Amino acid sequence: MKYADLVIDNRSDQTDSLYTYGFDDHADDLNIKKGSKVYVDFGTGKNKREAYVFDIKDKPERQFKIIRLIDRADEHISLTEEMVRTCIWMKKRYLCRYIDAVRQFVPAGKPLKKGKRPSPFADETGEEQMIENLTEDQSRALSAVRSKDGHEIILLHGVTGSGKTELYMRVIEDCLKEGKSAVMLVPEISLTKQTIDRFIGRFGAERIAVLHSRLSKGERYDEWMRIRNNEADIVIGARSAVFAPVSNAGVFIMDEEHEGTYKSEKTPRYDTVEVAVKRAMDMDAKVILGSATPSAVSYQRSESGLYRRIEMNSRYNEVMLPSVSIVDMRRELKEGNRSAFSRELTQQMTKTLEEGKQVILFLNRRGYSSFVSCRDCGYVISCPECGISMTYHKSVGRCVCHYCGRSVPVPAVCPECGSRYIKFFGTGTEKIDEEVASLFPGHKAARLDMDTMRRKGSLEKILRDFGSGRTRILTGTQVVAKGLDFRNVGLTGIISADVSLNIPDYRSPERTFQLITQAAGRAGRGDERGKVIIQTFAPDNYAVTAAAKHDYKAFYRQEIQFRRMRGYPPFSDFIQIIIASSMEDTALAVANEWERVIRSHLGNDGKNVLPNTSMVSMAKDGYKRSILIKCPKGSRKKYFDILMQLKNSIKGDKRKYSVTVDVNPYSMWRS
DNA sequence: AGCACGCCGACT
DNA sequence: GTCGGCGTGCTC
Repeated sequence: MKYADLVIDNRSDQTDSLYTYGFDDHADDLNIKKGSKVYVDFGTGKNKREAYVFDIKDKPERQFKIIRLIDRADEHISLTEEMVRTCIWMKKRYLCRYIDAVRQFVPAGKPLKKGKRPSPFADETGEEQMIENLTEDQSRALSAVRSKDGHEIILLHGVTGSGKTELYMRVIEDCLKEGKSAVMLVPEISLTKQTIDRFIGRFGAERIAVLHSRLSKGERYDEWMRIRNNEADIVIGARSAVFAPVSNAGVFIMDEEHEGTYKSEKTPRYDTVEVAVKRAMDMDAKVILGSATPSAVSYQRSESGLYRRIEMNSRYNEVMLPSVSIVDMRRELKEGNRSAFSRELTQQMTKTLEEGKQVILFLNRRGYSSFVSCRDCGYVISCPECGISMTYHKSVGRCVCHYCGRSVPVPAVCPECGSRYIKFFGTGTEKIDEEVASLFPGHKAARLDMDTMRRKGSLEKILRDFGSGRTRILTGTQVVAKGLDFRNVGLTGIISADVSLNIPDYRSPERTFQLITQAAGRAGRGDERGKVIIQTFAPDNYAVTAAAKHDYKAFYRQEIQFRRMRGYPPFSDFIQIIIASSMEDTALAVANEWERVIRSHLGNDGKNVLPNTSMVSMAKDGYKRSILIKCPKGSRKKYFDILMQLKNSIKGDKRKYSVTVDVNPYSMWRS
């Protein structure tokens, strides 16, 4: 008889520990190893429960009243030992349950019934790729990557158009030659169809697996199996693909490593970079983080020597970077121009259109007006559930909450004071698009944002019309800044750099720099040099000025100084604790207790606990409170031990509430 | 999370 | 009498 410590597939804090079961290690119909998926009786339940073997031992840890036996093992699904180790690490790092971590690794569904499709992309052949000659930069970067064997983390800082994808493919080729697999992560699968086609053209569809959240459960299962059985050795996917069941990967590549989509917003709230690094270390694989605008955290690590930095500074076809001018909107206002379009932007748009070229306008805010407010008492229409101000959408004639999607009609009179003086403030893409139509009636305009993308196939149509030149002016949010590659764009106008700059988050300058750089990269991709206009009320802000000069290092120097001074990441981790309960007083009481206990445990570091002043009421999960803790670099263990202990104490608490921990949350709004 | 136990009110 | 509501407590 041998003994196995199991994680039971029971989504409860109460049962989040290892349970010891026995099994006959001589039975030849029962193949149980570390990582095996098994079925067992648990508690009083009469159905067999799914469980995963996390450890195997000759003797049980301690004496139990009874030790039950493992019923059977699942012959299809199992974890590798590396996955088990990564799950244990995730529980500690993200304070999640074992089972939350395990579920990232195993497919939920059943196989697709029949017609074993090799891949969801099997019907596509892709373009047979010519093997390109590498530029000098690319070959230098490639030999740099090759110069060291085994695990290391490389930050690939390559300007837009320097040919990072070709480099990725070469590195993957190297891996395949060594009989290893490769994982290639992209921020958003929907915008990377071209990339996938390129990979299929180069490597063939049979050996590529694509993983992302929009696959059906069956498709996901089949792709998972192809990887687990080593039929596919290249995995392309969004963040969840970092958990791909590869057993011998040579490289984990993360394209656009700075993108926020790499941070999970639901339990377990993992950071894809961290998981990739953890897994790669275990497999002795490389991690390549690619970006034209690396996060300050990553760049700092490349300065400190934790990452090795490789740079690619020249653009592929030697096209000059666009010329950028900053327009001071304070001055526009002073001189009587109250519109969202500065005189320079209007002039340049006219000129560009006359030359037969196209214009992209970027504004990081959808809707028509950003908020609706009463002029008499100042009341702002906000979401009854989320407490966040609502955005007016003219097309539907309602105020929409951008947090939860609820909408309400625009009230005729102020619900607070009864005044009829309700006004719209701020500008979104919907309004810009409308104003473009009246300013440039002779030119066809279109809008691209989450609202216009919602209709299926509309993204393709909008892009096709712009690509063919049917539309001359394209107004949009982030999506237009991302990967669009159109040759005839002469001008990019950034309507307001202030939108991202004024979000109350320490990463606002970083995001602004990234957005401007990306948006600017849309201009002048053909033969001629493009032009970019940045409109802002903060023309001297370092994120704006550095982006205008295409100077990443200038931005980084200022940014890291600011982070160091304030003790923000990478000099600390932010830990957000969300306490939710259906009872308002329970949420409050628990939050206060946690705050007090954490403070007292931290002693002199108690100042790093920010008070839980906020209450966000949510419809689904009741009342939420959050505690924010700044954990200085080097103190991680101390802080996490305290939190771990507190989380364990929940098990004995009779009150009904839940506690979620988010390490370095993507958004830190606390209204 | 499940599932059983157990103690109360409402109905054949 | 007994069916069923959901509070309570436990799971190797």
